Amino acid sequence: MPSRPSQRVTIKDLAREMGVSVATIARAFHPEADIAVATRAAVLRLAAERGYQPDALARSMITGRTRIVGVVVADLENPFYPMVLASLSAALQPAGFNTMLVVAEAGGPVDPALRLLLSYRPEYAIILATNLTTEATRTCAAAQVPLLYFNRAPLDTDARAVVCDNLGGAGSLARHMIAGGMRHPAFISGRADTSTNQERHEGFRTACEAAGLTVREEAAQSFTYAAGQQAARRLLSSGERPDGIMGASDILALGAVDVATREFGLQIPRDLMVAGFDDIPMSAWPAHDLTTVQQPVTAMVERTLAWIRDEPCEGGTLRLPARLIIRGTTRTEPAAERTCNDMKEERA
Amino acid sequence: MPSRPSQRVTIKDLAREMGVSVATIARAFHPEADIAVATRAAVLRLAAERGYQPDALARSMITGRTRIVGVVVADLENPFYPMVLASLSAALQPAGFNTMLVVAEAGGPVDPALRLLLSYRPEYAIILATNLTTEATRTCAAAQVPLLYFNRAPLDTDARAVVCDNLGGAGSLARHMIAGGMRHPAFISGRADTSTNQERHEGFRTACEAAGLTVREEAAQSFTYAAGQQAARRLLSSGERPDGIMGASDILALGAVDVATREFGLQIPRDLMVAGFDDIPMSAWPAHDLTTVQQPVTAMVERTLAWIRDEPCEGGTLRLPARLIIRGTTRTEPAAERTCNDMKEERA
DNA sequence: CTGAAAGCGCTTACAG
DNA sequence: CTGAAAGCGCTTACAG
Repeated sequence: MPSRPSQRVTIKDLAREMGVSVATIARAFHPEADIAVATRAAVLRLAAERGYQPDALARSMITGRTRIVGVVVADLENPFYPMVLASLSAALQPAGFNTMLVVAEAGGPVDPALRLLLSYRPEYAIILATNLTTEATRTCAAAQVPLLYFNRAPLDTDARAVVCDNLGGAGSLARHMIAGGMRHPAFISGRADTSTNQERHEGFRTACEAAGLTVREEAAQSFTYAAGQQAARRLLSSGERPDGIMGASDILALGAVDVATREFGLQIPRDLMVAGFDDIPMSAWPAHDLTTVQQPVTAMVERTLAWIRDEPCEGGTLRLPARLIIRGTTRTEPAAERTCNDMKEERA
Repeated sequence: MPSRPSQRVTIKDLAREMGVSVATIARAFHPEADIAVATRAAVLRLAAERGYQPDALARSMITGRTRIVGVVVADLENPFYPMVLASLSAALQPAGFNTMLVVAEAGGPVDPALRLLLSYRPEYAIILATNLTTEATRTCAAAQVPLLYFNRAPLDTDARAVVCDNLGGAGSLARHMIAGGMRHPAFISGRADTSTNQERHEGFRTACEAAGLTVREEAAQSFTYAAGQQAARRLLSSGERPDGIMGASDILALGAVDVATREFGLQIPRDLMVAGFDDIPMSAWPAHDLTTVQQPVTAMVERTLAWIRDEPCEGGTLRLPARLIIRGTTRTEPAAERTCNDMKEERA
């Protein structure tokens, strides 16, 4: 066994050791290259032995293909994003792409991070985030990196985006809650400058107004559990209490449920219905059992990969259907018609 | 306004346009380089105008510094990891590093992903994960990339690692539960091949045995909510029920609480105490209010950055203290001495 | 099937 | 303070 070299082994080292040109070594690593079967085998054998692996950076410089997909994520605190990140990254890898991740502060400036990211020449950029100005679109355009917004409908119509039908989803949720007897709807907003918030709010409000109901809005300011709690506190301690609350996202709704039951002693869904949007894993936990609108994450990730594969497709926003998931925090029929023994027994 | 070039602008383009050498352009971007103040200003102005930015790949090839930190994460489903990832990435960025993320399947092979990652020549690799063989250590050593295990004590003692005091943390948790009256302890294991699981189990068991108690172990097989539920089902439907359960992680404990209260009608902490480890955000939610052992994530991330800064420090495992967080799922004193009105009122 | 050579976009001694 | 030149580790026409 030879002594381990102190420097990383390069293509030259291998060429020298085998007495062939560097071109031959390079060819062994390209399936489509013209090279003798035996030569390739010998090269690969020695490469494995020496721990040689072509340098992706050097390769990228020539081919112009870095196989890097840059992902900007702004809010890892909201469990929806880790979920998407895991799914996205898992789909990217078999397609031969690596994920370069930049974490931006929620609501903070994304551009410095984006620029740093772009200096690595990602082949594509995906923005997995909340509020972003059109600055990002321009920055990527200048760097000639195709950009996709995920879960955000950008203001610029020529940008590409994959989102779910927030409007329709929130609308069907509203109708479900109205059928359950909601008379005084309220909506807890997260960040007001996000398209998800705006669309969900509008979908909810439009459906409520169609039924003659006025929606009260309470601004939570951020998509966090604590913000949902605070918004619910304000909502429930005011004069006329809502009897149905939609959170702009699950994490807000979960905070609201908590305050309603624990601090205001309300029975859910009897005294108050609560629902969210996203369908994060916690919403399905029996302890929460939150009615929500499910984002079709798998389909959204699939579309993202399709976009990467057939880049030439034109811009625009792709909107996938969302699905209403009815769980225990909303009623199917008005509470007045129910009897008391609907209450869950806590004892075995 | 000049027409936008169809190709990305390079150092040559700028040099040609300004009538200077490429070296001059390059110098403008290096604070320590010898260059006239006026020249630098002019270069930077034109660069901004043309959207020029030095190519990080080309730069990396020469300097040998890619400013990339490769992170392998194996279990984004467990909320502990997104939390760490956000914290780590946020700390890395101001230090001038970008995060290259590889998501490996929990329990799956990590080596192919790691190799791909290494081809980008990260300056450091961080493994944020559960079960990894010493293969990763060898792979990184061959590529000459310093590797750090985060939240995992590697088998090879010469590898570097930052972990928390799982043993001590689990021990103090056990003593707290014993003081609360636990007589029949049980431990829900996640993946048995992880150091976190092994150390927490051992810490819990040792402390229990010191008090003359035998710990029953139930294998959940994975660190997920569903696995925690299933383990609790087996644990509680057997002949002699435990009166205290520690989950190897919060996510397991949360699943166990759920089954205990909802399916077995147990009152927590009166009939059964449950606790976890990690202190993920959900554990602090009032709906869960889970007693747990907090990992010092901030301190762990700080130590990781210190390691990156002063690389020459030798290997070994750095073990940071963990903190017991007592919440509502455990008792401070035995249940027998309590009265019935300790039960929480659910009405206002 | 293989090699010599140019070149990707930069950085960095070395002169001047 | 600036430029010419070598070179980082590869890939890829172009010959042969």
